[in-house]
Amino acid sequence: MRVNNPLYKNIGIHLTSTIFTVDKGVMKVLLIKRNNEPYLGYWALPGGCLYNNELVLEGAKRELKEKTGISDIELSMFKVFDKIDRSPLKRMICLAFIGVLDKDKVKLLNETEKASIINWVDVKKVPELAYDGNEVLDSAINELREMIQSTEILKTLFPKEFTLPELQSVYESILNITIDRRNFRKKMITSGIIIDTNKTVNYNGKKPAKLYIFNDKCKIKSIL
Amino acid sequence: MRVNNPLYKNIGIHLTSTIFTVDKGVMKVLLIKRNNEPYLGYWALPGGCLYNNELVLEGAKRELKEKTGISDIELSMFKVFDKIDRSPLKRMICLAFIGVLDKDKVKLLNETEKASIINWVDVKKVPELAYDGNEVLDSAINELREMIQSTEILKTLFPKEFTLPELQSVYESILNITIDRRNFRKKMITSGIIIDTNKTVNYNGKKPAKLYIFNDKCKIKSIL
DNA sequence: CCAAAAGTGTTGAGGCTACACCCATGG
DNA sequence: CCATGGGTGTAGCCTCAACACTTTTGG
Repeated sequence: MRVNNPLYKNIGIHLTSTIFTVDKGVMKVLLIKRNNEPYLGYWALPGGCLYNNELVLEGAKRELKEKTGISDIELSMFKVFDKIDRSPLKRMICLAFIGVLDKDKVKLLNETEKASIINWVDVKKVPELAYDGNEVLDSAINELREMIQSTEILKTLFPKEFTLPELQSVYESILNITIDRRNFRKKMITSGIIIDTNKTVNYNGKKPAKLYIFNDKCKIKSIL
Repeated sequence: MRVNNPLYKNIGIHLTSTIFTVDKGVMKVLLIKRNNEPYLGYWALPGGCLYNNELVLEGAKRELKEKTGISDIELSMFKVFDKIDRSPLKRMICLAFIGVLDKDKVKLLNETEKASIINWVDVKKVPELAYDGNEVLDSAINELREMIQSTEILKTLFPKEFTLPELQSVYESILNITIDRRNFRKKMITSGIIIDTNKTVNYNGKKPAKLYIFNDKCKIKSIL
């Protein structure tokens, strides 16, 4: 960040995004490798500074797009990080956002001014991050676990058709639990949030699985 | 706020507190009447600007104390308000905090530089507030309803002994519902979050009520 | 025909709601 | 002695968790 950029004048607000996806049942987070000081060479959560003339949500989306190429994503703010010395340059207050997406539906940038490499990293294998990134990530994972109760983020991960085993594996990987197949199916169907499409798909060469879609008319508070 | 105060340099962060109490079963919020422009004469939520050298939580507590005299209160941030023009003076981003207290245990200031009158106001009778105060308050009431699920704020409202009818009336006024007396009692006792002190008290000249205290070893997620 | 994943129903336990009567007190 | 609010128990319902076998497919 160039401190003298007039758009940054009088602001020390940083916007950080933790973007999750589920890749073959494994929860992953989007990281970029820094090629600038400070923290040159460290992995970092994507983010940047708010402009005077934009809303924080707009700023978070703009930075995410500039740094990673991702657009059309729903972000929600979940926490503020305000340690006095969290950034070595000046007092910065960090607003942390969370988002989820289907990794097969986005195209990531190859090179940007700030980041040389962009990658999905297994949340259980995340290295030491730039700034207070690990602390932000830990909070985001907790937030994700709470968000999944509302089923809204599931609609994002599965914008179209999906099978119940797929859906179950997302629950299991986010919540780090195992769920009985029969009870899971029962809860999903009786709650009314999914609709049988009467189609099937064969992902793995075994018995085909039924395809479902989410029922948009139905917002459930707590499934599990 | 004096814009040239060096402590405010490069910051446009405003801290607003919504402080709730329950007064005879009625949920009330703490408001102050402004005696400065802008919004001279309007009721407002207490708050002020963050200093460069303090954490946001510290700043919120400092402002609350300066404006109302309240100290020793637990505040938690619940939302950010960032409309570009929400303050007429400059771009201000508002971090909104929520807190609860026992109104009989605090002494409010009579006069301050900023506020001529401080008062507890029935949340159902709140007038038009300064800035985007009404929007902040509405969000805070929703937040309060979610917070009460954790029972932690109840420990704040009842730091010492309390009767079950008192506790029930707080639930009923915050959630705006009525609860069966027997079932409420059963849930509270079997959940283990309250402890019978074997003392009684007579608040209303009728049958004396048993006194309970909260069990600090017990944190419950959802009671009702 | 066999391995691997998907689909299906029942039962028992515990928690929730609904509901009516007795008790202690002050006036 | 009566009006008022506080305290107590039970029965039915529903939800949830536990659990095993059959079906479909590709190789």
